[in-house]
This record gives sequence, structure tokens and C-alpha cells, in this order.
Amino acid sequence: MKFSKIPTATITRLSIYSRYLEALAQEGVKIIASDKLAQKCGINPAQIRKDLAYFGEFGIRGVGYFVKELLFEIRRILGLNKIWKMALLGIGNLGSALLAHQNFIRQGYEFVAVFDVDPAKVGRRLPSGQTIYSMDDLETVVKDKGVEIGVIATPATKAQMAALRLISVGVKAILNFAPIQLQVPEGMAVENVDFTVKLDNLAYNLTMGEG
Amino acid sequence: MKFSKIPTATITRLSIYSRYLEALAQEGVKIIASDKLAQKCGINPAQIRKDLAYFGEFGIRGVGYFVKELLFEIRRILGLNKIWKMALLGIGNLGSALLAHQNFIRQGYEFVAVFDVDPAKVGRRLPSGQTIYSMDDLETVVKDKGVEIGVIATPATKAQMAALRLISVGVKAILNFAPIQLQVPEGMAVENVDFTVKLDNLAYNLTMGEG
DNA sequence: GGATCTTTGTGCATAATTGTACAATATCTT
DNA sequence: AAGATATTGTACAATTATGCACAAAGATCC
Repeated sequence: MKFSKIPTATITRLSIYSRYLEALAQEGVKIIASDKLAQKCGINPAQIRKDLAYFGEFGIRGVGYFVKELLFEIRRILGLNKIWKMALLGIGNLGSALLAHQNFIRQGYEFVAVFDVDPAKVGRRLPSGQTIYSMDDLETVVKDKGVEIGVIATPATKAQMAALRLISVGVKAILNFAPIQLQVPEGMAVENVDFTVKLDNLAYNLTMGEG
Repeated sequence: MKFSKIPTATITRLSIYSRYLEALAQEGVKIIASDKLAQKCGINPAQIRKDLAYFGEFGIRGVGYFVKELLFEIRRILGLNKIWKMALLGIGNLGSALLAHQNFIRQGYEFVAVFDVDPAKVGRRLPSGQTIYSMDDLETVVKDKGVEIGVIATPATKAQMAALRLISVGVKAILNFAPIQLQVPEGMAVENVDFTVKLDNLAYNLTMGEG
């Protein structure tokens, strides 16, 4: 049941479609055409239809797509018909911001464990409910709680080690906020969230615009 | 002086190279070969050489690249031989985290203005030095301070309006943290930092891995 | 119920990106 | 200084992604 290389870009776009479909569903919109959705997402309509075609036929010719149905299908494709258990490593400013980001649960993700090295923080209970564990207990807790995704929000210097420890207890997916390219073995899924890189892109664009 | 379509991916990679070169420079390393750099960045060595070839010949055959020189050149290409003036819109958890992220100045970026709608926050002085302005004064302040890049860290519902107001006073580049696709006119540079999309990618990968 | 309109799904062409292989050029060794 | 070694820069091949255009299929109108 696994095969047919799907482009990463397609998965990213599916995620964006799902976001709009959620908004549309909330507004009570029943049906949407690829043209309209494309416009909203800033994407070519044919691209949307092709992205969906990888997984089946979800639309009705001459009509469009049923919003709720399509949303359900996309969420199923992405694997969002369950709650993913995440661990947060590092509770600095960024980590706290992530915890406060309440969208997680709605979207199908939940922080089941939170770690920091600072002894002053360990043991404290967070507003979001979790108790802060010591980084020393990472392996045990991750196993016990059944963590599936590791979220690294440590300083860059600690990120690689944190990743290795997550990997050592079988975590297969990492969301990395540290501005560093993690070295991981084959088969790991790593996504980087790196706004310094994005800023550099903006700077380049502005510089070029001037000539 | 503007031409030859450079792939966005190339710019993104240049940013990553520069990060490693900074680390290398700090370690006192004088020379680096594309092979070594490629390994560290998880990128094909030829890709690095080709990326650089868009802009000139920076290496020495049989030797490699002088770290400091290459770093300088890349930063010049990206437009980082100046300090970019940014405005932050929205000081929730995320906004605060961004302000605390001290790397900005080192990297060539600076928050010169900070805005929020909350009257309780307006007028307060931040640890990072800036005074919080009311969102009502956006247009005036952005003009006065010469803001070049707008950073949107508002709730998703306010993001589009915030973008429009920035655009209306001539801001040409936006770093958008709100989970929404901004509708902007031609010629604007917009980069999205969207970890919910990244998480969805991880979820998909984990789901596929199972079969 | 036939003509017209709409919108999907997809074959094909085009464009963009990545990777391989090697000639060119520099250093090092003896 | 000639041969061996290292590493860049790039031509070419292969792969991947994007977009156009149209046939297929359903809806609507009269």
C-alpha cells in the first residue's frame, strides 16, 4: 500500500488546500470548484486537480468538489484521522509560543511531553497542562508516552544531540526549529522551520528589485 | 543589472551555505571544499558549485574556497551587506519569541518598530528596546522609520488586512507567520513560515511509512 | 430530450531542477 | 619540471514539476 512517488510539493499543497477547505466548511460553503480554490491558494487550478488525481477522483465534473468530503479525504491522505503525539524539546521563548499555539489539537497534533535542561523549570506545571521533564529523562518518557514526532526548539548547539537521542528511542519524525541542518540516518523524516533562511530570501529579492 | 532567473532554491541554499561558513569562520577554518560543505548541508557538491556559478567564480581549482571570502561574497549576493529594517506586527507569544531571537542583528536584520492592537500593550517599552506602537499608527511609523520588511505575527484573521496596510505604505517584502495565503499584488515578495504545513508533511511521511 | 454550459481528469508539451562526468587548472611530490 | 593528486566549473543527460488544452461527464435550460 506504499509506493508511487508523490512529490513533496504536492503534500505541501494538500496541506494548504485543507486549510482553506476548513475555512469554507466553517462558513457553510458546500461546494467549491478548483478554479476558486486555486485563486485563493495562489496556485494553478490544473495543479490542484492533478494533485488530487494522485489519490483518486474526488470531484464531480460540471460541479466541483463537496467541501466536507474533500476535506475529509485530504485529511485522511495526510494521516490526520488520528492525533499525533509530539514531544517538545526546549522551552525558551519559541517553545512557549508553540505550546500556546492552540491550533495544534484542532489540527490533529498534541504535545504529550515537554523537556528542558534548566533545573529551575523542571517539575513546573505549564498552563497548557503538561509537566516539564528533565532532558535527562528523555528516553524513558518518550517511550512511555508513545511520542511519534519530536519538536526541537533548543539552541542550535544542542539540536543535533537532541535529534540523536530522539532517534535512539525510535522517533521517526522531527520538526526542527534550530537553524542547523540535522544529520540523521536514512528513513528519518525531518522538516525544518527556518525563518532566517526566509528572511535572506526577502533580502535577496529586495536587493534584486533595486537592480 | 537585474536578470537571469536564479532559482529560489538556489537562494535558499546560499543562505544555508552562509550559515555553515559563519560557523567555519568562527572555528578558524580557512579553506573548505564543496565536497565537505555539501556533506554538512546534505546537498550534492555539484549543486553547490552550480549555485555559486550563477554569480561568478569564487573557488580555486585543486584547492577549494576561502571561507571568509566566500562568506563575504554570499552575503553580498543575498544583500546582507547592510542592516534591513523590519517592523513586527503582533506581539503575542510568537512575536515575543521573535524579538528575543537575538540572532537578528548579527544576521543583518533589525526590528525598528513593533505594533499591537491591545491598548494595554501600547506604549510599553520592551526588553529589546523598542516601544510598542498602536496598530493605528502603522502607516505613519512605518514611513518615519523607513521600514523595509514587514513581519506579520498577528492572528490569521488579521493578517490579510495587516499585509494590505503595509503594502499601502510601500513595504515590498513580508515575512508571514500567519497560517494563511496572503493575497498581494504583483511585485511583492512574500515568504511564509508555516509549521502546520511542515507538521502535515511529517504526518504524511509517518503514515506512508506504515503502509 | 437535445443543446448548451460547466468543471473535472488527463495526455502532452514545456520548463525547471538535479545529477553525472569530465576537462581545466591549481598544488604537491620527487 | 614532470607526473600525480585534488578540486573547481560546466556540458550534457536525466529527472521532476508545471501548465495548457481538450475530451469526458455531469447539470441546466427551454
